Amino acid sequence: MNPPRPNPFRDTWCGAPDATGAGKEIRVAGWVHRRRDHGGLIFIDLRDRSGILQLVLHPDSAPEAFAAAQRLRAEHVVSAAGEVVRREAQNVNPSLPTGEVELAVSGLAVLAEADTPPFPIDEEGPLDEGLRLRHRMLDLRRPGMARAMALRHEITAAMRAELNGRDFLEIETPMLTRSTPEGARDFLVPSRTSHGSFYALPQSPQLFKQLLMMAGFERYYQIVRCFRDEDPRADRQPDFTQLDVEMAFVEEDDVIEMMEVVMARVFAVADFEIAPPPWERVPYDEAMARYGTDRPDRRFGLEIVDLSDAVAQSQFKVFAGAIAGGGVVRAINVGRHELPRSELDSLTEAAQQGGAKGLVWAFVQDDGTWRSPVAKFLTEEELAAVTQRLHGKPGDLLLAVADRAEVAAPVLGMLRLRLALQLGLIPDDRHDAFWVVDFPMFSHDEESGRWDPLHHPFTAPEGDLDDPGALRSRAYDLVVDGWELGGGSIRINRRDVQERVLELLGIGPEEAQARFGFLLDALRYGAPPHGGVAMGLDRIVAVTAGRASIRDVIAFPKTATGADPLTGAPAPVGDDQLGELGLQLRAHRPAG
RNA sequence: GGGGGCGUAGCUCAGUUGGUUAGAGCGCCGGCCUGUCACGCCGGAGGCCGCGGGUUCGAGUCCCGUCGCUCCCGCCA
Repeated sequence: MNPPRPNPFRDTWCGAPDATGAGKEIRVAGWVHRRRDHGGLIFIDLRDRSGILQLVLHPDSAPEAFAAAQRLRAEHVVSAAGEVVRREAQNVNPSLPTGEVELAVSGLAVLAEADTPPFPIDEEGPLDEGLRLRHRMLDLRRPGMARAMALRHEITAAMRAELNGRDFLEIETPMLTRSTPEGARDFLVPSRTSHGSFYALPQSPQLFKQLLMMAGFERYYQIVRCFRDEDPRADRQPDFTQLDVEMAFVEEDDVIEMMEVVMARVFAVADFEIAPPPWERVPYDEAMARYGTDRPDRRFGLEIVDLSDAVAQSQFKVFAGAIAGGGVVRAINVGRHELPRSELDSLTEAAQQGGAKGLVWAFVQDDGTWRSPVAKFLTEEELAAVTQRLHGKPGDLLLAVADRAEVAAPVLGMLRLRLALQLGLIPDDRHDAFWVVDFPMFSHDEESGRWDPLHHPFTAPEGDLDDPGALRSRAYDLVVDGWELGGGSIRINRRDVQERVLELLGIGPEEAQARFGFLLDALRYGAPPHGGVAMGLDRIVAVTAGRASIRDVIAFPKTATGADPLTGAPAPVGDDQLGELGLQLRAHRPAG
């Protein structure tokens, strides 16, 4: 860090002094991290953003400063002047970057006192998250959180540096805009000037960045806040940040390779060890078949194996029946783990909650036979075939699901992940990045009979538009360690194709014109082929920082219920405020 | 909207089968201490057991409701 401009508070960072500075008179300022009062000698660990410096106070050489130090408490804010002195060899603290020296304080000024904090700042132990969020400024003082925020900055800085160097323009798009269909629920902002009308906060700048391509900017990016009014999760917040990128005259390879360059740089600044690009591209169907999810964690095995042909002729009705009904029998080999019956029951219950009718479990025994409730229904040959297909060895636990493929795959994917977490099978020192490609364009909603976009309705399709079920989309997702870090696509740049896709989604010409007229019109005036990607910044920082929740890398996040304990948002507003907006509540709830 | 977990001192937690006066570590306060760096030693204060109701002779413990935090499903790039 550059030294601070000298002023009455300080001229040096706490983290800066080392043996080469011995003898120098310096002044530092910060918070009292810890105090060790030996009666006739006081040590203060002083903390600022740069690190920690030990102050030492002697009663003889600086009686006034010593007296002031006796009254210091944790988190008091002080400025201290003195001489940098080398520590005696036996007093060096190797775990502190400044541990070879200390500041022999001659003058001490208390700039602000602090109440005892509601939780320790100098420890990283577990804390109630509501408490942390209520006192977020204290939580952010904790070194781990401070590091996470600094890492977040380093990552956005790297993104900007890389893209700036590649002729991208950073362009802002509106926050108050119009509802567009990304699929999620919109946050709405009532209009004061037009009662009954609403702005929507953007779920992403999707349409604006496409318009920027049509405007001829060719290479755009933005680190931008997006809003989706859906229930939060560990990896989801109602407002979140993404790196939004769009490029003109490109195909998939152009976008993917560009993003690989950016992300490799991001991983490098984050000291996140991962294989250099190019990263593997895995077809969606293969990801679903092998892992039961489109964002698998591939750092461990337990891959899903299809057993359908091996058991199609079985006398075991659960297996044969599922296959006869157009379904599949699939399984994973959990390995040599002696799970108790209660745990097997709990897995079965989880499988049923996932929509499966049941779960077949079996332990391979020394002679190759099974210890399993269903062993007696299978012939010796079937049993051997299944065991071999799963590479089963004595002691291995096999889990099978017989159902429609759309049920069996995700259920086994869920069990695979759950068991890996439970059994500690996921290495945290190894990382894995790959792209998922060849997505279906639409999924078919059984109930409504409608087609839904898997990505969004502006994604370019590939294939025969008259056969929606077989259409692929020109989309791609980047998956790292089981996190979907981002995704994008080549967009539709032809009006007729866009209209056709909207029609397949049940959006007729009139509605299309009303909602996306501006986009459809723009497509009339020379829209270049274009595509882009959006990377979830919060997730990128969380995964590289080794954090389980994106809340830990957001300065002021919302809770799992979408509230902010710090400000009390969301909060009721008065009738006068509502009146200006032409609004009236249907029922008043007493304000908290 | 649904399911699971948690809620006891400022913090992190323990609390047996429902049984007398609810505990520990850290922190805090006071005293002692000149080389600590999780300083040490001695002493002390600190509790609406989330909240409301119920069962019971008796509830931190059991039941119902409710609120908060969290994980997951639904939902959602």
